[in-house]
Amino acid sequence: MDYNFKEIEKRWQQYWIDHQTYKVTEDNSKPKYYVLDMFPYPSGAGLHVGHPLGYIASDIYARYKRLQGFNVLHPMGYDAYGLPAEQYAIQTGQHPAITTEQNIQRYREQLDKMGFSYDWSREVRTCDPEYYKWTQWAFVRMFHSYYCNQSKKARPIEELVESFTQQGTKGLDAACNEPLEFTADEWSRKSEKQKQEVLMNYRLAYLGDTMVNWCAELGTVLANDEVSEGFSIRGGYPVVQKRMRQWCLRVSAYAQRLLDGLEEIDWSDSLKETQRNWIGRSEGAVMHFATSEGMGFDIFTTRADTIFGVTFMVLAPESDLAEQLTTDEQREEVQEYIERSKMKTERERMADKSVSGVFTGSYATHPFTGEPLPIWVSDYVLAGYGTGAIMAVPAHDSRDYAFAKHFDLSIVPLIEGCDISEESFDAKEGVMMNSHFLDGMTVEQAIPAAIDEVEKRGVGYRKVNYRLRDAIFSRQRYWGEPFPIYYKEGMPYTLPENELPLELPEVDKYLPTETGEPPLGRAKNWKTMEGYPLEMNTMPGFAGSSAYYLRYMDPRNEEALVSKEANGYWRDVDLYIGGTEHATGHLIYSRFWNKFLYDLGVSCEKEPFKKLVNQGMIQGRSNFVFRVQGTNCFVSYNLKEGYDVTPIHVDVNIVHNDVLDIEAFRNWNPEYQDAEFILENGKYICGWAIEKMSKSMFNVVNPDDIIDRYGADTLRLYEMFLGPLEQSKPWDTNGIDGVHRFLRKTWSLFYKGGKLLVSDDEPTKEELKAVHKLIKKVSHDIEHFSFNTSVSAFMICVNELGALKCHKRSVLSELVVCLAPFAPHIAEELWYALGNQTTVCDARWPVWNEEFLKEDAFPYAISFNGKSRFVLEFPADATREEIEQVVLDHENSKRWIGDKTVKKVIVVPKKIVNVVI
RNA sequence: GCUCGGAUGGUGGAAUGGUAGACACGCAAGACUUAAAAUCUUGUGGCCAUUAUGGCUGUGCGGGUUCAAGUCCCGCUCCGAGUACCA
Repeated sequence: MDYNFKEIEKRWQQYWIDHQTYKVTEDNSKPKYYVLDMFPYPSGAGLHVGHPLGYIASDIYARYKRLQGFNVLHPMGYDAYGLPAEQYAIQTGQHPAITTEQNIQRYREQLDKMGFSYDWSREVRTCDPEYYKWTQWAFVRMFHSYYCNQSKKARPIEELVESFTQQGTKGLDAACNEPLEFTADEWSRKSEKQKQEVLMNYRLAYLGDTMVNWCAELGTVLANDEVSEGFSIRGGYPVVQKRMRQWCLRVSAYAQRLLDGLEEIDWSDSLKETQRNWIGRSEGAVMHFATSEGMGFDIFTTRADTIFGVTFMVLAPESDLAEQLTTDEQREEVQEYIERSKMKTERERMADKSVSGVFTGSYATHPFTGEPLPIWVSDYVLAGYGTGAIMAVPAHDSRDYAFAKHFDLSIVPLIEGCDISEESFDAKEGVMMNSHFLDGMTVEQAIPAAIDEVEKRGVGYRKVNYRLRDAIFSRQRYWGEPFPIYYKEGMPYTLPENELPLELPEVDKYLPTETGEPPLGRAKNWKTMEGYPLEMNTMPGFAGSSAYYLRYMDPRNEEALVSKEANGYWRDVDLYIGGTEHATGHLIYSRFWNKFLYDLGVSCEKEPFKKLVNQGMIQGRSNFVFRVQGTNCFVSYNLKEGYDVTPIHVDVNIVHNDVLDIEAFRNWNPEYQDAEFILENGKYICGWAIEKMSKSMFNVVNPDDIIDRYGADTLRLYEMFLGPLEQSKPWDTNGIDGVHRFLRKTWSLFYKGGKLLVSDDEPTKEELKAVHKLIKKVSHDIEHFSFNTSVSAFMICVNELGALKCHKRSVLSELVVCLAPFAPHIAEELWYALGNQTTVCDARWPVWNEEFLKEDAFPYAISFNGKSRFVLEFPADATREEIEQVVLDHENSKRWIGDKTVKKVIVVPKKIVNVVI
């Protein structure tokens, strides 16, 4: 009986389904462990060989933990709402639910073939009403919450109403869009609508006028993390800034907690750093600058120490201040400039590094010297950060410097000895000058001293600013969660919780309506709330993925997102595996979402993902053929010098080890039917390059094909063997034979010619050593996610046992259990062959015994002055003195020592004897 | 510009400061075979030797610490990823 992976894998996959092997329930007698993959968006293209990398790693870890006796939660589901299905629907009229369902089927088929140990009874789909009921529920709760800065947590909005009724805004410290002030009396006199407007200023889910990323091609707004360099991440369409009224989540209220939380989680430094940058905490001061009309405005600065170097002020074109402060003489020019910058896309604005701006005609007063400072408008100041206005210190800020040089504004240096003839001096170091009371201080001392003075004079205050902005939460799209919101007199109200879920209605087309409303405006017979209209926007992609890890704990609960019991048992994700692309999107939003639910008492942990591992990307390895210019003749890679050739991408599936399958190539494309070839050694060798894995490069490798050819166990092992998990690496099918060969060798330890070889003889010392070396190495490697070296360890062990002709049950049992997380199908089969009646999943992870690993004699490298010369063997228990003596008496040593004197002999335990001469 | 990674044979990659190149691919030679494939055995960083348990050299570049450096420290070069008018 040969290693028939096809039959084995099919049979055990069926066994696992029939016996519900991987179903888990809460079990207080066992410690829990939660291993989670970032759930996939089921795209129409199916999985390629790069997708399962993280899933394989997490499956190995989950199986390992299970063998160690943990109760392991290892679920899977689908992030099923998304743009591609909707774009496809617009083109074809096909309902996105149908394409999504088909894609999910396809994904499931592919995933099942890989032998993952998911508990599919816990599957969730974000587009399932039973699931999104809880997405809507959380939104409703956010709507009815505000953030109290004193208690640093979300509180019910009713408490705020109560406080307004009692004392107005007195003593209020809450996160808001703009600070408001009114008395209890004024509050009570407000109309219902006015009260709602005030509350909107504080809600955690609020309707706000903000600058949004508008993507005309997609017909919707996008969050910051959905835009890269002025283009939408999905589709790559241009994005422009636009002021619109949109649903927002007050993520910014949680900025400090999101920052602090990073300290207590086990994520990579680079990912934490990315999040820190995204949150962008900066300490500084807000300062008030009065204008000539007796008005004024605030600016934010981190460099309060440079206050005496301010020579002008700059406003963002989008800022309301720009129009307010413009004098009549300048109005036309300023208006024109503002219009012009509005027209620019984000992309153009970034690409255009040239200096532009226009003078408003008005002046601000320097808060210390009283000097007039001209106020300019320029697009290098952003409306969205700080207050949308800056004090310009050209000597010590490169952007202000460029602006000052361009418009010939004065530049005052403030640091002794700095050279500002060519560029500004931006470093926060040196000794202050030209700065009155700050003169002689270092920058480090001057910053707090300046702020102290600012506060003393009442012209400003200390302020911590965050770059993190509120998440824009509406999409003018069809395929997403509807908002459980209706409008009464123009103000939004939530649907009662017992009416959830508000299901997504059918529409005749997936395009906006003729009047420009989102596609939901087309819904006929959609339920209404007492005749009031419903919100027509839908929620963004990250809505459904923000709390899915909680839902897996208790996926069929109809009363709550997750029960107290289930949440109390599973608590948080112990290991989360996924790509870095979610660093500033999903991983921020779900941390925020969890913290909100923590404030509500729904989630019992402050951080959702205790440990996070980012698997690297698997790139494609493209193959090329070289067509001789103007002919249908192709020249082999090493002969192409001397020909004028055009490299052409060729499907990697008709190339094996860079050798082209010529027949397959002829059939691949009618164009090549009569192609001729210039061969080397009778073969056509292709060129290659590392590129992104994509259809257009013909380098997509489908896991189904690999499984068909080698089996899932080989694919699993090979993906791990490819290199370190966290590193990006190209897929290269060359080499997979080695891993497959290893499995066949393992098989041959059990069977020869269809006969089972297993015996019950006592294992020898060598055999025990071989297998215990493996147990130790693999245990250690799995803990450190070093799966590639584990695979090597298996190969060494099997080679050793093969050489020893070891077919002993006790030794092979331990080998099989170690192999089970990596190659579960063959492990099951061999476990059964060993006479076990249960599945290998019920086995226990073996523990190595150091006794078996001890050496009788140990080789020491003998080196002179650090250069190794030869090797001597000593008994394992040899003392340092004995070793020294033998070394000094040894003939070879005399050769090296000669007539020189020995200064020192250093015996490094178990490794080296170094003789210093 | 800033932040974080990385640089080791023909290739992917191993090395708690302690015999660099594990393991695998590829390549070469041999065995089996009418032949090929598959399989097995041996060799494989480079240079020089080969009458052998031989010599020299070697982890991007330049310094340093150490008995000992791929590994630690300082200064560069190059590559990759992320991020950016963030005041």
